[in-house]
Amino acid sequence: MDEVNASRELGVRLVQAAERLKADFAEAILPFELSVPAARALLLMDEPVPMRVLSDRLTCDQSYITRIADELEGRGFIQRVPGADRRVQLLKLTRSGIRMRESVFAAVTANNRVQLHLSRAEREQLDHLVALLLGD
Amino acid sequence: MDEVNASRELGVRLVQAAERLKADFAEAILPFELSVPAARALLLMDEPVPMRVLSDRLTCDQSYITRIADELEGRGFIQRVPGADRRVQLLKLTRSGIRMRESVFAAVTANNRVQLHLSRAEREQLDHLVALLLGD
DNA sequence: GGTCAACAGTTGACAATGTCAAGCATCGTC
DNA sequence: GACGATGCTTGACATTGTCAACTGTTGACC
Repeated sequence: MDEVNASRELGVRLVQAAERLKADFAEAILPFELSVPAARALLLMDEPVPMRVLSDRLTCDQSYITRIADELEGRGFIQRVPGADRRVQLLKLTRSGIRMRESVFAAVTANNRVQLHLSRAEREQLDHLVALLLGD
Repeated sequence: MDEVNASRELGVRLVQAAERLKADFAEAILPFELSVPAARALLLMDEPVPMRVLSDRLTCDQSYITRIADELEGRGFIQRVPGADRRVQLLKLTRSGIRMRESVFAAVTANNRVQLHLSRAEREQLDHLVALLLGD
């Protein structure tokens, strides 16, 4: 019964830690004036990616990817390139998009709580526990 | 360099796990037709609480507590009771609020990923790691 | 070859969860 | 008694999404 409460509180703190990570991310990308989801999407674009794939990777609605793409295209960081299947649009980084992606990457990794606060062994523990929580 | 990436991905998975917890919570309280923050606030009201204290405990703006209180009062689960300091409003559970709080408590603890997926030892590990992430 | 279900992307409307600034009443202090 | 600090409220707004409906394209089956 007390165990029940301790588990719930642990859950609360876990969520707080996650929110701290998100806040760190948001703070790190502040200078670039990108929305958080746009920055996340940018980091996933190592090569031209179909929008559908992005919505899978970010686990969000396809329509949301449309809006992120609008933002990034409006800023000149990506182009929409029609795919072989002409229903598909690939999002491809422009040259300035590549630079922006590198800047974002540098900023968010320089600021990474997980790396700054945890040893390698602790990260491995955490990775294991998170996998358990996510149900494998 | 690869370590940098592994840390970032671990952070992403940690956030995913937290979002899973939040989704579990939201699902558990679905039958009660309470908003998530209202349900969280309810769980904190073991005794009459000044609104200010709630905004500290939920780490959110005071004005947001006003809205949560409006919701809970509108549903008949709490009353606003003026405190000794007459600037302060205490939120006090009504009888039906007490019952609702118990229902919510039962629903969210029955559904707790942390307890269901982790052994006691693993929960202690996780607690330690989360404390490190939160910077003590 | 024509039909039709399924799929990708877009758009508009909306929901949830907040924050911020301004204002009001009250309090404690000088 | 005046005044700055505190607690609550209200209105406006931001962020991060979801859902339903639509368009255009594809692949598969008759």
